[in-house]
Amino acid sequence: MQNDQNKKISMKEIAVLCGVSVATVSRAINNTGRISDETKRHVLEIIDQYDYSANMAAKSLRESRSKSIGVIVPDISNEFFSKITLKIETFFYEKGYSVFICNSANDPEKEKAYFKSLDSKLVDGILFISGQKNISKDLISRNIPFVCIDRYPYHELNLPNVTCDGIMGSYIGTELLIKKGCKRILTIRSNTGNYSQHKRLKGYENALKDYSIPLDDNLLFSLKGPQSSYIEAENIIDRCLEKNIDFDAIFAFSDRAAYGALTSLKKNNIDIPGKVKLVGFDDSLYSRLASPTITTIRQDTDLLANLSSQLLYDVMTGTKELTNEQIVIPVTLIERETT
Amino acid sequence: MQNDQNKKISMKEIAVLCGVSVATVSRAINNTGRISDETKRHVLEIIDQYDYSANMAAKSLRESRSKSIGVIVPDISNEFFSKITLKIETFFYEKGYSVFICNSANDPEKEKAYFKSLDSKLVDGILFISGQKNISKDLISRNIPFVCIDRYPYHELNLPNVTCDGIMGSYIGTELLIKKGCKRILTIRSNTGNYSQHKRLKGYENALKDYSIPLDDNLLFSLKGPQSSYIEAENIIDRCLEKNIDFDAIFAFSDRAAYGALTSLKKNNIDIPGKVKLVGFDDSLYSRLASPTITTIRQDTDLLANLSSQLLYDVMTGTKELTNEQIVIPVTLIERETT
DNA sequence: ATGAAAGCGCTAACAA
DNA sequence: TTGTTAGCGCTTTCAT
Repeated sequence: MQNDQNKKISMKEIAVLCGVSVATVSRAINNTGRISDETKRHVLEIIDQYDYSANMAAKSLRESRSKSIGVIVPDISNEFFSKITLKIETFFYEKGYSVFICNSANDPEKEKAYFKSLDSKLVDGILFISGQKNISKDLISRNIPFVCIDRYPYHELNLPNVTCDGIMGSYIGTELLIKKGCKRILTIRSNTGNYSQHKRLKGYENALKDYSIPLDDNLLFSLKGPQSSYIEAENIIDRCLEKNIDFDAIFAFSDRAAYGALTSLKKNNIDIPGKVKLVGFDDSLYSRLASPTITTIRQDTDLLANLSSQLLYDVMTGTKELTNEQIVIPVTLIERETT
Repeated sequence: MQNDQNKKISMKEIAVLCGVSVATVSRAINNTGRISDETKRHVLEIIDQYDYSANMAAKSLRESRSKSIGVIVPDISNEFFSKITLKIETFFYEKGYSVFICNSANDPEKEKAYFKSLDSKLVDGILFISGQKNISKDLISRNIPFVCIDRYPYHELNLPNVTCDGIMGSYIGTELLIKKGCKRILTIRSNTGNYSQHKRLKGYENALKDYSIPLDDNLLFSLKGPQSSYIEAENIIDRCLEKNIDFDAIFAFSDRAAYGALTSLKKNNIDIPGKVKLVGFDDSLYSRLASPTITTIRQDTDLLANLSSQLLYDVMTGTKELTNEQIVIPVTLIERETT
């Protein structure tokens, strides 16, 4: 049954319809306390009949919680983030929460504005994938439960955090290349300077060291950022080939960059994996759809999203204390045609 | 400055701090009515100092609106939808609205549940990309402004709707193939039976008719759905080749299916575009990253999202009446290597 | 088991 | 220009 007014039917009206008080209706809905089975059944029947649903604004005002959370991501149109977002949404849907999607576009101002807005809307928690190195402390005004995903930007306070094992990822990628006989492994990393890119370089360095291969700074490249990352990566490899820089492998710390590198190699008729081997990072469409398909390091986005969601949920519901817990998820090597 | 309590500072407290009444504080914030410049300045200063932000639950309750909207999509991890979502988010962020992301997963029950939840949360509008052919009428209880995007599922009521020109898209794709000399054009469409897939078949038929090419039902294939669409498409073409079905082109009504078809053709060493030409639909990564790159029909997701957002916004703000307006956006042919 | 009533934080109508 | 106050729809304490 429908309510043709522009206004939802209220609890008070339901109460009148049932011949009971609003308190009783409330008790019937929320399974809270003393009410006879019969009254309850009757009330719920009427509620169903009139398609009543609570006014969450009123409920939130009263309870100081909103049954919704915020997810802040740098770029929702990026496969990596949209997959994480999907899992988060699914997790919280099942718990009865709605999720606000907040695209920061790597803009600190927008991040800040969103924190304020989410605060204002009384969200019960925030999942935060920051584009920034640091978050200013005053973002967190209320004590909103708060979990960082993938990046770990905040060093003043210790916040709970779930990441993929970037060091291990780049270690096993580098190790694979070394075991296949490569000695001069060129790297391409993003310019964002964020935590995960830093870790990826670390793993590369560790592997070289363990296998006694000297680190050559001339093989370390960074994307500058203004252009699309695969165009930039393509240009980098183009120039390396022009200058006859000696390398027998490329480890790009993102699949997009790997794809760009691959484009350059193909264009210059370099035999892959014969002459140059290639490894990417993420296991995104870029590595899967490329031809040849690109060997990559898979990050388990499902697990990442589920653990983060569960952690936040536990904190929100008081099941768990808010700690500075650091959860690190293992990564997997996916061997494909470029090695 | 920060508030260390778990509770936000309230307007009343701000009022006390300023030595004025809450009404005055409200007026200062909302630029509503009679207040002296000096008082206003002072109030805003204190507000800034204490980092006050309104309790939206209270505000929503009072004003019966929430400054937030809902976006219902079938699959946020799908590039097409995530690009649209990003643009919607950006549009509404600039207008001061937050957006709830609702992933229906093509599940009618979940769609319904989300409608109820959004209704409950007093969203000011809904953008709806349905997976369904029909929406049951009772989804819309309050008169929430409501715009359908891309699909047009609802035939009982006339709702405003923004779509890409699917008929034109498949027409120009088919026409291209015909002009390149193809006469036996195999099609692969999705099984979802949704409106856009239907239109795409229509455009194909129209083009054949205009060029006096007989329609052969044996060249019409549908994806069944359980498996990933590109695996299924690959299987379909595999079987066609086994059975020696005669065709000189494939028009897949999605890039994913086109990618699957391409995989089969390559595997079977069919010369592309020499022996068989291929066209996809969407201009997604699948067509751009494939090798050879796939000719496709580009849907302008930015325009789609912006027009829908603007339309919804105009209705929400009362700038525009809610009509059954049908906006159709032109599509573009992107020629690549498979033709 | 049920009802009456206070109050969550805000806006707006009315008074001063 | 500013203050007082009612009331938005709900939960919850306290009576009954």
